[in-house]
Amino acid sequence: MRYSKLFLPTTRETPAEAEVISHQLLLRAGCIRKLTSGLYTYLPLGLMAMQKVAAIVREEMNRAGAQELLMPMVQPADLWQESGRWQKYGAELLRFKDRHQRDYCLGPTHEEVITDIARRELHSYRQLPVNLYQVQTKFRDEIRPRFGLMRGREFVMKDAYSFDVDDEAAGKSYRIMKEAYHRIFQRCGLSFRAVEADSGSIGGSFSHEFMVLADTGEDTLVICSSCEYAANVEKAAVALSEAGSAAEGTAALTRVETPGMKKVDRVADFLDVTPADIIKTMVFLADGEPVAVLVRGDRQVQEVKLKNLLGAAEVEPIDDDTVWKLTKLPVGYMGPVDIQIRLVADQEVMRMTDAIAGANEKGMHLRGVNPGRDFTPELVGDLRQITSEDGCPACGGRLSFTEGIEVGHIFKLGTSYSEALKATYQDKDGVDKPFVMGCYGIGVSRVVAAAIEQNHDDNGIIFPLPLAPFQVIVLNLGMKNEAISSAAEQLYRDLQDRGIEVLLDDRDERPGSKFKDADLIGIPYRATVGKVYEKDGMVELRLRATGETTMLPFESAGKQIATMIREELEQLQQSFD
RNA sequence: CGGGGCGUAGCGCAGCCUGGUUAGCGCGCCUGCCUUGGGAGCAGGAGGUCGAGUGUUCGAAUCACUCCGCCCCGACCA
Repeated sequence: MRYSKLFLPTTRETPAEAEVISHQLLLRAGCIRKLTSGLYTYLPLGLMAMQKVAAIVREEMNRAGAQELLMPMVQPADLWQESGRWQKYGAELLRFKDRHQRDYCLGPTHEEVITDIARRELHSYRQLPVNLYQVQTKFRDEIRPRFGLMRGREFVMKDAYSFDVDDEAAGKSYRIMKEAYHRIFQRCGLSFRAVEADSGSIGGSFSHEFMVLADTGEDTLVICSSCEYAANVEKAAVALSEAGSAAEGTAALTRVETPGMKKVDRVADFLDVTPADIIKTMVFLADGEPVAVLVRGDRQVQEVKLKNLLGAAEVEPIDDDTVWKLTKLPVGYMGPVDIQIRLVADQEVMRMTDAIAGANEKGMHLRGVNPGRDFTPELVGDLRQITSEDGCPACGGRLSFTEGIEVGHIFKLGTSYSEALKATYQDKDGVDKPFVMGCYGIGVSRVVAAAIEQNHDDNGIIFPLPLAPFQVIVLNLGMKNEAISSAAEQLYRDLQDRGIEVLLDDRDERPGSKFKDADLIGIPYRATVGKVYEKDGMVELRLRATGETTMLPFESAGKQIATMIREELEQLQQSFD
């Protein structure tokens, strides 16, 4: 490709709308342009990078035995009513009517449609297992789209669905996908980690997330330093230590004035205790109903765990005014004793003795509060966020925390969709059984953003070679110089003939601009033909990632560059073969 | 949806508080000259319903109200 013919509008300045680096660089490097909030046009360069990801995904999915199909983006409401998600999915599902006033939605995911295909076309255990996937644009009416491609409303996703005869077979399908995902992200040249995850609204029993490690990640991961354990903090179970569990509270319940002490720290200071001696009471809205949640004063409520314990579809924190309106409880002085709303507690709270808690009266706290004696929660469970002081749930080892960007998620779905949609097959004995399903997603467009979050510097993007729109950029620094220009052209053709994806910068620009743009768009290899060629017959090869520079004799430059690229790509592939 | 901020040329911004000629600056763009190894220089030029509407005023980018759009923090997620 010739740069002079390529639609590649780069900018020197960063548009004010972009906050995170991948968004800034995607805009500056002419990869995307915004249409409106959460909706982007992929310009040629951005599309090329995304197609690189998609190609790797397709190769590995096919290798794993999955088959590609393509489902409609518009889906009829009745399918969603059958699965029950028309009610459950919430405002993220964009609904609309056609001219006949029939209800439809824009597909945020395709469990319903694929299950419909399965129930129509798969009838016998002999046909199983089956794994079908697509690469398609999804639409989710996100509450707040942000960060460019990281969280758009429209995004490109690869979604796969497996159908098996039983749990064991489904487990096998799951493991095959997990393996395929490892290969995919490995081949993309990304630093990533698979972690145990909450299965979220899609439902199902078990799941792993694939996280690209980057400082700007939206998720926090805990990783054990001594075993294989890795999990999303939403999921990471807190192991309750046995220490102190035998002690029994003896103090009598007494009231104490704590005027103006709304924060745990201040109450602790005032009463000369530590936050760990205080029971913190917070109110959440679970499917619209207020619920009081207890954790130790120095702990944080993990909302996903709370949601799962309550079996709620939605849990949200509420502001002080709303708490008062709904419950007549004074924020800052709430406590579990004689509370009039639903009460749940973190397991750790039940071990506390002679604790401090709010008195449900402004300016008052209680001393000597003892679980069991003074209050009994409706539910007790692991509700708090894990901390670095907690041991690994698997082996007790030390935990470290890392930020990550979720680019893939695999779920064991079980039979929830197949049962709801009556999708069954006949087993050997002629008995109708629901398919045991799995579903497997990769945010293809998000992978591009994540790759940039992980790989960039002050000068721009540093594409990993497998995702780069072009593998090499050849700079012609002597547009008006016959010898230099023809040498650049010759190198360009030579690389093309060797099957290398090469961009020739043949624009009538000064060298400085060419260097800057080459850096900005992140092409891994840069070959410069200029003065040095004229003088010594040498081409300068520079690696975008390291800045490492070597001089190659013009005659063998094409061959050497092609070889380097081949070797780098092969290395990434071989690391798991 | 709750909280915060912003809308002035393609992009980045000033002007607004304290209303008053022709609305500026940098980058980019066009023409010419010149220059050619890290976003050069000189000269000339094009480009604006100041987000929209209503109001206040002799007079509104500037003040008030309403609406729209966008961005940031929270809940959601590939």
